[in-house]
Amino acid sequence: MMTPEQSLAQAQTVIRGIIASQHDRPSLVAQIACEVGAEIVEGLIPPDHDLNTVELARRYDTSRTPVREALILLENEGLVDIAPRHRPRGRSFTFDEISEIYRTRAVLYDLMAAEATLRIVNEDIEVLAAILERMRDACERHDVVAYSWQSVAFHDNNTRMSGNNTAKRMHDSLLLRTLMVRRLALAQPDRLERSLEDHTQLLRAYENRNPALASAILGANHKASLVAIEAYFKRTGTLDLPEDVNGLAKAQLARAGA
Amino acid sequence: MMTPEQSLAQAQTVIRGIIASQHDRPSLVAQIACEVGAEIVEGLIPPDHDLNTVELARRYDTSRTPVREALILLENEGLVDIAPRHRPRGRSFTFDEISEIYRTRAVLYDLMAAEATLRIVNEDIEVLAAILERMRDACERHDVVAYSWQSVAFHDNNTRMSGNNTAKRMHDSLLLRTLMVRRLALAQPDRLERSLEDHTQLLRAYENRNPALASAILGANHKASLVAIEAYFKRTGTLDLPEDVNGLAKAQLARAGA
DNA sequence: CTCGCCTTAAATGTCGACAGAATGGTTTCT
DNA sequence: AGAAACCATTCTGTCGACATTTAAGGCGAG
Repeated sequence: MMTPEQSLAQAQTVIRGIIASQHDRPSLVAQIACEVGAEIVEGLIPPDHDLNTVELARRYDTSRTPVREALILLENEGLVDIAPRHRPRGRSFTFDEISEIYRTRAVLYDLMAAEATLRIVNEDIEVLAAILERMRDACERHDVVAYSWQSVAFHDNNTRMSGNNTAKRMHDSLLLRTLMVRRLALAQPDRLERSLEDHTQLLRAYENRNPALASAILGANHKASLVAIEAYFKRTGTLDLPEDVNGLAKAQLARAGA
Repeated sequence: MMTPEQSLAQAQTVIRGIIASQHDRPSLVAQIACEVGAEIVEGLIPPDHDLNTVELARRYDTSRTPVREALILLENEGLVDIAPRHRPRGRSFTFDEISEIYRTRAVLYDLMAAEATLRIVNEDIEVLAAILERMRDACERHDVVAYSWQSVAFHDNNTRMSGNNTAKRMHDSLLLRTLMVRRLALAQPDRLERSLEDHTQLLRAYENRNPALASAILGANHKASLVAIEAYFKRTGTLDLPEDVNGLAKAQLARAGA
């Protein structure tokens, strides 16, 4: 089973890939953005939580300037809310916003899938197949966290194959915002198996170079995810992560102390 | 005929609406971002031109910190390129990038048009009709600049009517990047008339609450624009604005001196 | 005359400081 | 007791400064 620490590290890697994709900045601000962003995505920093620059600067042992810029980067990814003259806050999403994001992400993905179908080569399919195997493995172990990260890797490769960097950049930004609720959906009964099935069929659609089929599968998958999230929201009245986050919070404190 | 100064002011307004949309920051950094962004969009600052923070700070009579943050905002809109340890530069686009942007923008617009069709009320249609009248007026006067700004207003209202702020935000960002080449397309023979016709039909599709028709019209319009841009690119070998920018450069100098 | 090195000038990333605004707690008034 | 006003504290936005790095220009070699 994937540990919270592994998941956090994975989140950092993914965020680094998105934020510092253009130029490989090993810069201070990129590092801060990755770490803080990962903690937001992992729920270590709960929605609406204060992210004041003084505290963060202390924590990273820097001045407030790089912290400020890192938070601006995260604001542009939709993870942080910066109101003028107020403290930056971890952003919280209403269900309607999540719904918007899913619909928007769906059309972007659809475009990229169509474009990918035209360019995809057998090696690309092998890469996807390898990731799919790991997804299947995680599914059998019922490891939702591991599955979700493999799923992210699958989508990352898939969208890269489209060659449309503009669309990929926007899609990745939207993906980041939904990482938090993604597991909520996958943790619902049968969702893991269904998702795996969808991805398997998607790969087959690519093998057959069938964009219409790929599009239909993706559309169905997005819709099913959203339905699962809506059900969760209607049932619990919130989209925040449940309290098993506590274990993670301890890890955070351990890190802060070190 | 719309003067360069009017066009510049319009560009500032539009950029302000996009950047400072969330929270109305009357802040220094928003102001700098709007002004600099407008000059980039208007071609006063040519592609690949240096945008060093010292000079900008002098020009706006501030320190480098707000300038830096303004440039980060513009980088996120795709108007500026910031390589670490190098001077920020006005971003230049290859034709392939422009093509990506158009395709991506098309699917986003398509989504919003579909969602708008479901929510649109008669008052919305009246608003669009009023803008369309102004477009017709500009078309008859062959005022490409005025037409293009009215067209932006049309799209702005149209996308707002979708109610999908997430998609709108991304679409607007892409729109910003294409403002520069937009006029290139509209200045081609018959493009103004064709565009007007497309918009007229689009409005009719909304009146009839016909999302399929709206989608088809939009797709055709985007494609035609891209074809016009491609033709221009193939003919001239560049996407930079032609030399009638000189008049604008003078205006810039006048402003800088004042 | 051109190419490449080296020096000089200028710009970047980061810092600590400060005025003014927001936050949170306490006191006062009803 | 509850609400409102007040005050102290904390944080934000902005500034000028400094070390390090990049860009520019001059100088010499080929």
